[in-house]
Amino acid sequence: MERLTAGFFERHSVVDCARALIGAKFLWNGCEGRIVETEAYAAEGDEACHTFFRQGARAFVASHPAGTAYVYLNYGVHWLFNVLVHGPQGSGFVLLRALEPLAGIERMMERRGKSKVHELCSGPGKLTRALGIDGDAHGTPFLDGESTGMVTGVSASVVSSFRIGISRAQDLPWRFHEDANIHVSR
DNA sequence: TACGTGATTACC
DNA sequence: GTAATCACGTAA
Repeated sequence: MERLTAGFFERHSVVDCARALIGAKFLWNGCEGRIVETEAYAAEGDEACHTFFRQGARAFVASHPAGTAYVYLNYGVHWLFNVLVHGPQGSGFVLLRALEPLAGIERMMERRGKSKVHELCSGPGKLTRALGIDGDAHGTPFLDGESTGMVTGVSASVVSSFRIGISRAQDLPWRFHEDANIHVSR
């Protein structure tokens, strides 16, 4: 097990990063979770990516290094957490969609107001709430943080499927999750 | 199945 | 200025 660095998000494509992160650990200020679900968004050629319809997202990609957190408010309610990728085939984002809670579970329960472990981080908006992530994390190099980052890990079996909750580019099988894991979303 | 909620964008 | 859209979660 070793800490992931920006280099990881430069050596692999966005899709490869999304797949490879399944099984890795996500550390955030005392809380820890195993990544069990992700999605890839490509900055070029992917109509579902923010870069396709948001100037601010394009500016963000152009002005930040790989490994930077891209955090935004969705539906006016939910913060969603992404990692910026500058891969060999182009840039993009990996969206963290679900975690298997490993540490700081009491704190997650407080923030979520739920007591079942599989309901704490089983969705992109749920996991940010559980870990206390909000807009302050946007633009930060969290991989290098003292109490934030990612650590390599393995997954028994990774399944790919279509991305959830989007209206464009629904044909790309860029959602990845660990098979038969109760902590994946919906 | 319905809807809150607010940032961002396009277009007056 | 207005209106549409939106990588969701919850209650019902």
